This record gives sequence, structure tokens and C-alpha cells, in this order.
Amino acid sequence: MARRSQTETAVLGALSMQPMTAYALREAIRDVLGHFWSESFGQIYPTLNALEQQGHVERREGPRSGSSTFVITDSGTARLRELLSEPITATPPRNGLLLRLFFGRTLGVRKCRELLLEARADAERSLAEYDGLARNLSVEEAGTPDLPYVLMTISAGRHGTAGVIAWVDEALALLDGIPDDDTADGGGTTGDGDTVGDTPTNGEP
Amino acid sequence: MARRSQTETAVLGALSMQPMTAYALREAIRDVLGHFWSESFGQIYPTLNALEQQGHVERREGPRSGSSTFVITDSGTARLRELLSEPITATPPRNGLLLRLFFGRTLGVRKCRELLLEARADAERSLAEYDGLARNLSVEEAGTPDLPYVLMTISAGRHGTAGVIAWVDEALALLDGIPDDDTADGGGTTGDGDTVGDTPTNGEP
DNA sequence: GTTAGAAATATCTAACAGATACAAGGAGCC
DNA sequence: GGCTCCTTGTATCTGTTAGATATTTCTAAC
Repeated sequence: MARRSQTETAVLGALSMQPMTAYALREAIRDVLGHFWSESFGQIYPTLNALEQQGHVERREGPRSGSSTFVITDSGTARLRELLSEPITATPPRNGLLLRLFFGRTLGVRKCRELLLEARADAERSLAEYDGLARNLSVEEAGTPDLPYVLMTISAGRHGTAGVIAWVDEALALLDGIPDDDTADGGGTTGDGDTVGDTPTNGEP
Repeated sequence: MARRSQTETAVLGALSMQPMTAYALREAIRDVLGHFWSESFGQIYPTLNALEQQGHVERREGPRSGSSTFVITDSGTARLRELLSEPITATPPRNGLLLRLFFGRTLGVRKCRELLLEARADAERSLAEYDGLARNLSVEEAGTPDLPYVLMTISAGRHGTAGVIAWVDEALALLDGIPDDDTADGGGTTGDGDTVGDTPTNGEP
């Protein structure tokens, strides 16, 4: 049945926790699911209209004139259960950091090192964030039936990030084994323009 | 300058290693960069045409009539270096597994456990793949200047996958702490249809 | 020699991200 | 009061991308 809209699942899921306006929906998805999911306005509005037509959500009077709050219906809840049970559509990978490192010989050792250090700093920042979040929620939301599921997703983030940190250190060690002059930009302080232009690709007789 | 086509970078990068037809390009991207990058035909052909017009690649006689092999030019190499130096455009996260687990109370404990076990099986499979790949390349490509960079990207896959495995075990432990009857589908052996339809959402007096 | 499949080119649709435009109401400021 | 800025809120448009699909030619098996 071709390609399914993933947005539908996220929207129904968010509405299953609380009725909201489209705007609040985006905020909720960004703030709560943000570590592993994202939606844009361009998707949310058409999806809400479609869901309304199918009777999966209902439009109610919003907090101000011209605004509407959306409420999930029984058929919407059933639909959500259905969507959650569908096989996972894997999103094709697109890791800009790894793409740059793969062509690291063209990019140059120095820039690779910078990218790696930056990645580690990012990872350490979000690791602290995950830890704080988990600690807070465990206290504030203790006993909530959703808590273990939420903690699961946070744990996923934590482990992923820890993996990144471990990897960066290994990658930096690998980088240290490469002579600087083997690159397109061997650490020259001026931008570039001297060593650039050839890299004979191969020359083993 | 708004949103840049990431495809351009991957295409130029692949052509920087070897001249290829568009078809071979897709194959190479899938097989070599597949662990962290993906491209589709729908992107590759227009991108090649644009790159040709800009003089970054040249079209040569292909291996059969009507087919063409693309060769990167000097200006293309320079362009690649430029693109690699651009700031990384982060792809918005979209993890279908975590989305399902987050709404795990709606999905049901049993299905969550299935998803987690499946994820671990996948992870173990690709972990073995990464290890084998790293071992092979270290021998076969020993001394190639690109080797350390390739090993870096493989190491990233390894660490990420190892993180998934560690996480799954933690998540399964969390799941075990949830009583089965707290869910929408408490382990009934028949598909569904009996317990489905309400879930009073809360009922603690 | 005919057919099965791989190599190869090409296009179309739907999904999606991000930017942007716009309106209305509240908060602070002069 | 009038001004501006910020937040809430709705809505659309463009460019990017994934994946499906149609079509042709070459190769190899039968």
C-alpha cells in the first residue's frame, strides 16, 4: 500500500495524551518527542484536516477567536493502535559528520579533528541533559503509568550519546596515526591554495 | 543560502574515488556509504545534470550505447572540498521504534517486548557485520591512505550498534516492572478485538 | 534464438522540512 | 492612550527527498 504518512501516528499519539491546538501540537512534539521525532507545520495542518475528515479527531472551540483545539475520538484511538502496530518504516540514514569523515583525506586531518571535537562536546552536553531529565521525571512523575516508557526513550538517547563519545575518542586516536602532509590541507595557517589541486589518487607501480 | 542539496556532496565524493555511471553511483553509495548515507535515483540524475552544466563533472562514453560514465573535474574537486567544509546540516530525527515505545501503554507491553527483541537481533547482526568488515579492510586495504577514514565510519557504526544492544537490555528490564494488565492488550493470544476499545486512561481514586 | 535477468537511464508522485506570511492579543514602555 | 515587541495561532509555498515505476539494451543461460 505504498508509503504511509508517519505524521499521522505522531499527531494522534500526541493528541492521545491531551487535546491541543495545532500550534501546541508542534510545541509538544518538539519539546517532548524532540529527541527522537520531529514534525513541521507544513505537515501538521494538512494531517489534522485529513484526520478530521476521517473522523479520527474533532475540532473544538479554541482558546481564542479563530483558533481550534483538536480532540481525539474513539475511532482515532483505534487508528492510533493500528498505526503503532504497523511495521516500522526505517528512515534512510543521513549522517553529515560521517560523510565528511569518510572523505576525510579530501577534507584534511585538521578539519576532521575539529569536527570530532565538536561532536564530542555536543554529545557531552546532551548526555548531561538526558541524565537531568531522567532524574527529574523519576521524581516528579513517579507512579505515572507512562513513566517507564518515557524513561525507555531517554535511556535510548543516553546510550546513543555515550556511544558517540566512546567512538570519538577512538576516531581521534586513528586520526593521530595519519601524517599531516598526507592531506589536501596539511595544517597550513593560510586558508588554502598551495597544496590544493591534484592529489594523484594512486601511483603504485 | 537556505537549504543546500546534500546529494551533491555525496555524488561528488563518490566520483572523487572513481568515475562511474549513474547506476554504479547508486550502487556504490548503497554498498559503501550505506551505513550512514543513502541516495535515490530520483536525486542522482538531476544532480548529475546540474553538476555537468556547472562543469564539475564531465560526461564520457559509457560501457554501452546510450550510457555515460561521469568523471569529476578539477573544479568538481574544488567544489567537493568546499561542500565538505560547509557546516553540517543536521537531519531531523525520526525513530519509529522510539515513537512506538513512547506510546507503549497504548501499544501494549507484549508488542513492546517484541519490538525490543527484534531491535536487538538486528543490532547483533550488524555488529557482526561491522566487525567482519573492519577486519577484512584492515588486511586487504592495508596502507591505503583512505583506510583510517573508512575505519572511522565503521567504528561509528560499531559503537552505535553496541549502544543499542546495551539500551535494549535496560529497556527490557524496565518493561518487566510493568504489570501486564496495565496495558491496552494484555497478552491475549487471539489477535485483538476483545480488550480493544476503551482503556479508561486513569482510574486511581 | 528466445527468454530471464542484470545494467542503465529516466521520470513522477507523495512525503517532508523549513521558510515565510499573516492576524490577534498581551506586556511593557513612553 | 498609543507604541512596539513578543507569543500564540493559522496557513501556505518551495525545494528536497524517497521510492515506485516505466523503458531500453546488453548478457548469459536454456
